[in-house]
Amino acid sequence: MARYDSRMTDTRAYHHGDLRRALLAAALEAIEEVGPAALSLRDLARRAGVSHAAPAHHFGDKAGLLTALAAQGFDLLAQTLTEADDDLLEAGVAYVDFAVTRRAYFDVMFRPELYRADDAELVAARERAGAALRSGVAALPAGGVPVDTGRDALAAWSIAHGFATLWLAGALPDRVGDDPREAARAVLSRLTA
Amino acid sequence: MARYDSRMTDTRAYHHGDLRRALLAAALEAIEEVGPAALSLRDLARRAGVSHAAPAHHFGDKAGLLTALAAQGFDLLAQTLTEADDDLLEAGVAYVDFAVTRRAYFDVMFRPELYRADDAELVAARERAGAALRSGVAALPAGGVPVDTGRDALAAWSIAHGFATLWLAGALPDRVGDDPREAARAVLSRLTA
DNA sequence: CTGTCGAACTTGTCGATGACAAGATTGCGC
DNA sequence: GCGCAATCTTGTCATCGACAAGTTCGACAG
Repeated sequence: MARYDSRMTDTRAYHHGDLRRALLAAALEAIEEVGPAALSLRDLARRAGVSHAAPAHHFGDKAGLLTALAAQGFDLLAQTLTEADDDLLEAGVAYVDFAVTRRAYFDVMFRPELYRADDAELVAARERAGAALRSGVAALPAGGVPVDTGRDALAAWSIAHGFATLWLAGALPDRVGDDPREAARAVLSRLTA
Repeated sequence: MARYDSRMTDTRAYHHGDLRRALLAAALEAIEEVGPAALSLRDLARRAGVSHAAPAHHFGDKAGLLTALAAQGFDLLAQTLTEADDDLLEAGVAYVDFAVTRRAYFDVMFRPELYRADDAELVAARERAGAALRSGVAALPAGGVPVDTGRDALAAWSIAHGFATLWLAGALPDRVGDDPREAARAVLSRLTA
């Protein structure tokens, strides 16, 4: 599908270059600045130095571009979760860290009204992330308490997701500090204790 | 500040009526349909039967309208939480229920990039909701475990907020069913157990 | 080497939107 | 009744997403 050249973020060579990549990179920047809803395809085109209609050729419409971003995001999240897989607490911390450090992806991924949630590539990527999540919970230490894996997975996902979104929304009180990993560890450990 | 007439959602009497109220009601409808980001002031004006520039007179701009909605939402949430205050689990269930049944409010409240988060009325309302939240946690059953109120409050808030947002995003697996209260109770009880 | 074909990109346009300016209407206080 | 200020309207502009039609360029066949 996509044609990957050797060099990544080449800014020249747009006429016959990797515009698709450049647009996605520009979209990440723009989303960090104004959020996914206020994203403007024409602004991306300007950032990439192409005409205002060029983005439509690669993504169809704005939803198409955000669909590609969301799919990429779910893949990155799956990868992140897999790396910290054997420790549920660390997987939760990694989840929060992903949300904060790759905010643009995260902001799009859980806003399905902005993209095509039934896109095949996206569904596959989301499923990979879900599998990574579940396998993290399955590898629980499992003390004396009987483990209800389904419920525990939802609880773990909920608390990590909730902390991440509250952090991103700036809704948390100042005293949580400015290190999301540390703050997340303190809160998430309430569940695993 | 606001002039509250006796009748509430009067649809006639726009020229000199309660346009402000009618616009907020229309906004709630529109947000349920298309989300807060795709909200159009001109659409609200059409729904209320007034000219396209009328909304600006009451709210300044779109952010002004959403600020008013968010403030109202935090007040409603504070009220909801206060009612179920002595039981942490039920407060969590009420939080999720609020998010689902008053989705339009909830969708705006935690998206501060859409409104003016430093608005005085809004800050006050948000503080009331925060106080209600904290007092719910302070009234914990407090079994043998030593209670860290701050951490526990964040954990409780996170898990309820996370479950609510995942539910609204349609990200949860089908097997959680279609009753948010029941599903929330099952998951949240993982924390209080 | 050359011609053709299709992908990549451009130019032009339309309807909708948010914001602003300026004017009209209405009811309230004096 | 009379003026004033809040409320609402009309008009306009820049910007945006989407679409249509045209242009450029490279790959590939012969």
